[in-house]
Amino acid sequence: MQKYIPILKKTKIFAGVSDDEIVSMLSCLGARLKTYEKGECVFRQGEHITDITVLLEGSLHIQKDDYWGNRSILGEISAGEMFGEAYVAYDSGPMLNDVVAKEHSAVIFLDVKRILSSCSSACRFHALVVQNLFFAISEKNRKLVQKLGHMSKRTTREKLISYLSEQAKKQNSASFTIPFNRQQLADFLAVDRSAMSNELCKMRDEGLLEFEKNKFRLL
Amino acid sequence: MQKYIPILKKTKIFAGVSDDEIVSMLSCLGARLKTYEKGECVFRQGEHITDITVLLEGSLHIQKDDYWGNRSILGEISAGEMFGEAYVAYDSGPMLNDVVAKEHSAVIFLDVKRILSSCSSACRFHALVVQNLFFAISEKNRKLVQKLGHMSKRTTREKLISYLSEQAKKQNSASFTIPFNRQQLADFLAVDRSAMSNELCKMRDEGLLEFEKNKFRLL
DNA sequence: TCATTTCTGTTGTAAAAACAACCGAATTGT
DNA sequence: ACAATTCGGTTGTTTTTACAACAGAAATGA
Repeated sequence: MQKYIPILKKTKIFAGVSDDEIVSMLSCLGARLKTYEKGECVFRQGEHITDITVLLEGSLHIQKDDYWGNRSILGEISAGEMFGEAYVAYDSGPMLNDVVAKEHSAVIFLDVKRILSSCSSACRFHALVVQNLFFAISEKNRKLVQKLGHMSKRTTREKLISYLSEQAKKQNSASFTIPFNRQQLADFLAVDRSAMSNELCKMRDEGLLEFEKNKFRLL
Repeated sequence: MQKYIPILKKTKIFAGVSDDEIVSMLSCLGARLKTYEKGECVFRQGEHITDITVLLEGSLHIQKDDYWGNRSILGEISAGEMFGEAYVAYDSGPMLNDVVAKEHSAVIFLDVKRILSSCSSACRFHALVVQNLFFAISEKNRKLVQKLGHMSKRTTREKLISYLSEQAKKQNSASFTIPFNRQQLADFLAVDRSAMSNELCKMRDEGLLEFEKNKFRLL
């Protein structure tokens, strides 16, 4: 476990917690470490889970198979990222996805009930971890709501306007830089890249905005 | 405050907490009650918020104005619902929406830091409330991810397949009932109702599924 | 530096969705 | 029971998107 301390320190959940405190917390929380080889499942569709997990090494794919067997990759988890936090609630249904190791991977399991219950004075940082965890989920929640706001627009143009407006607000300026290239933006908004590129240029020609690479300016 | 105890008992955050305990917790948490008349803002775009709120009476609209001033209604909050929980994180940016009273409304504000910090022995239910809050956000998170999964599909048919597959899994049967009528399902998936109705019938004609009202069966 | 790859914009075509309008059946309320 | 409303399905038209293919510019790398 010791060798993973540096990566644990960088996770959102242990932000601001010292090496020693992390070690004592891990035992206090009854953390379990498990390794997986390529293709092995960390979580399976249908499972009820009670642990939050952090990926320490390797990478995982979140996969989903529909009723007729078509598989799609919903996302990728890289080292340092937390997952499973959305499934640990009492009344949460079972996992609807598989989580599969893409390569040799190491995962740490943390029982969410033990995190949320107060503990002996031995781990003074417990409260901080609870706050970290809460803020991490809260933050994720916020991002999801925003993305949903863009995606619920009907046309590519409306999606772009929604996304770019939000970026302008967030960066508090009509000029701003986005963290995506065209293909990534198209994937994020779930539209076709060329259609989106086309629409952006039309909007530019209509005088709605200017752009160069990933720098934009709303007019 | 006393008259709102029944509604507070029904909220997710105070689930399982007795009347007396709610009263003592509210003071322990420094809860503040505020009323709004129609049209008044509970939260304004740009604000940084530190409180989770619960609507006790009335109803609120979540509104958003884009860069060019077009307003859209993102959602409605009814009595008993919690909101703001996605914006309370340290590094969370400012609110990007307005929250406006649709009618005379009463709102209670709870400082999230005080909820997450442990307190004196006076409120024994504190740990339960933290867990409730955590599970509520976790649950919301899960629903958002699922909805995003459907909405990221390109065609109406794919969205339907994604949604219906999930329902079948969740209810563990190829036959199941959905909680929406056609218009609501269309709104949920952000597609046109008639186009969706059309697509459903095509899928039925192709032998993919059967349905009657909101009862479906996948084949 | 030169070859290769990635990125972005452009175009045309086929497919799909949005929209509007309408109808009959079911439901609701009085 | 009857009127009014809601609901679901259908059709045709217009708009928008997806898809495929291509080209020039920029970035990358050997």
